[in-house]
Order: sequence, then C-alpha cells, then structure tokens
Amino acid sequence: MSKWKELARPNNLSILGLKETLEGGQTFSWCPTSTITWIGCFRSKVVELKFKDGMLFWKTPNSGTITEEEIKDYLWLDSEYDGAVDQLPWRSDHVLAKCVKALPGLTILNQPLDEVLFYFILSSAKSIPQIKEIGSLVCQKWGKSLGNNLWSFPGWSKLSKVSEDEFRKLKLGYRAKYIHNVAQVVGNDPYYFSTISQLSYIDAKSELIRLPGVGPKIADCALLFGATKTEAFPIDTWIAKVLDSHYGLESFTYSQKALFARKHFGLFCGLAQQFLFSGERLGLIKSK
DNA sequence: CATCAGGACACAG
DNA sequence: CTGTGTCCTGAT
Repeated sequence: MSKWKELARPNNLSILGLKETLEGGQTFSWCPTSTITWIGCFRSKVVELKFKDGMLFWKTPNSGTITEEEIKDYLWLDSEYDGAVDQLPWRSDHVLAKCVKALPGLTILNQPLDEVLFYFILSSAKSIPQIKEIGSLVCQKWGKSLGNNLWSFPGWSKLSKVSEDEFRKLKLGYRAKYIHNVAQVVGNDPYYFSTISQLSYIDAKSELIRLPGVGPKIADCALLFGATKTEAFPIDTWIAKVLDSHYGLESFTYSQKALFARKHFGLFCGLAQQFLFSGERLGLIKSK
C-alpha cells in the first residue's frame, strides 16, 4: 500500500472547490470515496486524491507510473491559475464574486480531448449520474480494466468498429448514432485531436461542430475541458438561466449571450462559467 | 400516464 | 440567421 504524497499548492484550495472540480460535471471519471477523498482516472492511470488540513495529497493504488507533474498539470495547480482568477471581473461583478469566494481552488481540468468529446456527446439531455453511467458502460465493454471499479476510455479507433445498435443496447439512445458516426470520422485519424488542440479557439470550434452530434455547446465543453481553451464559454440551460436572471439577458438570443459572456468575462471566461455553473448548482446565488 | 431533461438536427419562416 | 418539433431513456 503506497503512502499519501503531498501535492504542492501555491495558494488556498478548499474542499468545496475541489469537490466541484471533480464532481461538478466537467469530468465523469471521478468518484468520492469519503468526504475528503476521491478516486479517478485519466489517460488510463488511476489516482487517489485527499484533501486534509488545507493540503492536497495523492497516491496511485496499483503502483502506476504517474508523476506529480502530470497530476499538477491535470488539476491546473500552478501560478497561472491564480492570475486567471484575478483577471476575472469579480471586482465589479458581485454575482461572480460570490461564487469565486465560495469556491476557492475551483479549476478547469486539463483532460484528454478525445475522452472529453466522447462524454459530452453523451451528455445531451442527461444528468451527471446518467452520463457517468452510460459512459462507464461503454468503457467497461471496450476499454480495459484499471482495477478499483474503473475502466479506461477505449479510444475512438476501437469505437469505430462498434455498430450503432451495440451502443443502443447500452442505453445511449439517439446518442448512439452520434458516437458511431463520429467514430467513423475520427477513429482512423491518429492526429485528429492533436491537430484540433493546436488550432485557435475559433478554428478548433468550427472544426468540431462539423462532427455529427456536436453543436456549439458540446464543442465549447470539449475545448474548455479537453484543450485548455479558456475562451470557450459553454452555454447550457443552467448558465443561460444565470445570464437571464442575474445579468438581465432574458431577451437575448443564444449567440447574443455568447457574445456578452466573452466581452464581460474576458479571456478566461470559461473559468468564470465554471464558477457560475457551480454557484448556481449549489444554490449559492439565489435566482429571482 | 404525461412531461421534460446540462443538446443537436432538420425544417420552416 | 432565428424559431419549433423530434429524437432515446429515465426520473418525476
């Protein structure tokens, strides 16, 4: 049994911020194992995290090859994060300020793009537990077991050999066709995702939207959570509600809201989105 | 038993 | 380019 290792953190982190980062809907690969510990995986590696006495600890259950640097990169635990938070307009925006204050250390994870795209295609009209469930069914069937009741994402190449009907049997519903068709496009292109990641936000988004089942919202989620494009501002029904009630955008169309968000929240608007999303989800900001 | 989700798409205006 | 009905499935 390996021992917990301390993960250096330059500033304050909170249990709620960490919890929301891991359970708040940007990743579906983590499970709480107690009130202060989580187990999850990324890039086919299993990691456990523990938050105690203001410090973050980590370990790998089955002597994995993961390094501290990889975990810090994944969790966005560096000084750039503090600068990003500081650049958000919390000084003049009381709604955002309330969320930022209540959720110290809430970050945007740096996840693998292929896996993020997969999960967010599944996310359409589904709740977080449902997305976890159907995603896990696919990983259990075509991914490899990582122990601890976790399975790796099989990869699009493997999924390209699976029929739409087999996905439907795993309760994907109309998303089965999307997954199957996307797999036909990207499954045999080993450079698809690395190419997307290198494009500008605008170019990457218009490229992703060409995929069946990928609209502006899912493309933004993929780019924000899977390609570190913090200019992405996913607008789902929750965020739309926040913009309506707290920013007076009831009469705005979808694209007008998107424009407003980028202008108001700035270069790191994706991070602002995550704060507002969690704040709304947790009832930290009361709706009118 | 009917309605509606953390969306996209096809089709109409 | 903006506004609706439909698509699977499960929760309410």
